[in-house]
Amino acid sequence: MSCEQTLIQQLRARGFRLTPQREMVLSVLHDGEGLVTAEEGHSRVQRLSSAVDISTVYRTLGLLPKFDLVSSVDPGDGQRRYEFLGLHGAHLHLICQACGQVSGIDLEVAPALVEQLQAACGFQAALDQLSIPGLCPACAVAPDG
Amino acid sequence: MSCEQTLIQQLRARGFRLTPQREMVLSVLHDGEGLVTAEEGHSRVQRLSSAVDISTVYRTLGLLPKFDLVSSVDPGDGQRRYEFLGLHGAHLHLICQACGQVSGIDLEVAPALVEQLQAACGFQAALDQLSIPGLCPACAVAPDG
DNA sequence: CTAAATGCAAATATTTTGCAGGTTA
DNA sequence: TAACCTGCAAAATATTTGCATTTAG
Repeated sequence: MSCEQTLIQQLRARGFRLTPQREMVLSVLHDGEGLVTAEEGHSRVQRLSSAVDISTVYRTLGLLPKFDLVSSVDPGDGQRRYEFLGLHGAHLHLICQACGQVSGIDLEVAPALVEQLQAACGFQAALDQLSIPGLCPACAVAPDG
Repeated sequence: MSCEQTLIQQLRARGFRLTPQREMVLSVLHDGEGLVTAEEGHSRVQRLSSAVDISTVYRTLGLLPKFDLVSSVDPGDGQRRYEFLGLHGAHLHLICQACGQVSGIDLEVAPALVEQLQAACGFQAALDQLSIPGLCPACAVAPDG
């Protein structure tokens, strides 16, 4: 089933409607590479239909994660980012504090962490929404800049 | 050496000055329990001296983490939080997505994670600035509300 | 037809910045 | 005294909300 179909299904199942705007927002997330801010999503959507308002983009970006089609992360730079999930599934994000680059890696790096958190304090970690700050390989070598 | 002394030393070492405002900001972080937003810090500081401006609090909160006296984390709710480090040292934060509660736990839960990230992609994780989203024990039981 | 969604504009919230005057070393 | 810091006000940024109108089902 295409993600488009999934969207329609999920919307209907909960009494939401399929609008061109929602299709477009899903589409730009689908086609775009990786993490997208609301603003970026908005400008990409506007290439498809220039009248779409950014408030609609915000509303849609708030909606899509509920359908497991999109995930959202806050890299801690004051701009939440959204990402299409269909292709690779959930993963976690590594955020370089020096250059801002974000890379996604498989959740499999951290199964032990989840178990340990569960065991140690009963906390149920949602790794798919996790972003880990640090230094990417390039910046780790040259800490300044 | 008291954290006050450390602050003075760190400030002087880098050509910064010790001001009452900076002392007060450090003080409220020191006395407060756990994570504090800029706004919270500001209102606590104002109890000590009502004229202190929030922009000064922001400036100081941007400064203190550089001295390893304070750490900052962004729980992903659009409000960065700050925390005094002297007592317990660095740790990571578990953030409940249902009730918003934040608890800190020792970095020792995740040494394997750091190694794996380093090995897998050369990423140097800064766990002390990490916050992990998920569900706290209470909310994990009663997912709604 | 009706509930839901959109566009627009205005409101909110958070953090940053310019600058004149005050303060630390 | 000189560089640094503060308070104030205004700006910048990001996101949300009210409401009249439009639209999907």
